[in-house]
Amino acid sequence: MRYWLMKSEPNVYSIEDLARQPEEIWDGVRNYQARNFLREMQIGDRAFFYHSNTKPPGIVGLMTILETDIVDPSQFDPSHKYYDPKSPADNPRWRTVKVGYGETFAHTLTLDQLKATFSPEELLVVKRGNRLSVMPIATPIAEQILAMTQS
DNA sequence: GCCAACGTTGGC
DNA sequence: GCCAACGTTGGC
Repeated sequence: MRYWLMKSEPNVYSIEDLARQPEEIWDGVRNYQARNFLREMQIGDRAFFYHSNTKPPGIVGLMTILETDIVDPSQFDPSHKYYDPKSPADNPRWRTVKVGYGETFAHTLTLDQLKATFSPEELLVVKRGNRLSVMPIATPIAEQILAMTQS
């Protein structure tokens, strides 16, 4: 079982949205490196839900990976923001996962707190300018994060 | 709104 | 393959 971090802007899609509808396809990833991480995910992996572009940015909860290797339907929808006209129908570019709601932490672990605790090598999201929306977290680091949510 | 830090595109 | 122009992300 591996740990991941997945970002979303809460004004677009938040952990409250996932709590209301506790199973969702994580669509809209259009970055090859992030997609490759999605491809590595396995059923039962855990992912921290990170709120970006908000005040304060940070980790707000936990999800479970329910299903892998799902063709992202938004790539073929011309009315969709993430429509990709160059994605071949017989070989879709963008595959993703279905996530399940786990929990909302009592307190947001803010980016400032995370920066104060971890180095950019330990936790990629604290690295300045890191724009990846999906990234791995080493298990010992993930366990430390989980412990921080208890205090 | 600004802008740093990328990633992507396309002409050559 | 190079690289300038452009677009996006996301903290501040």
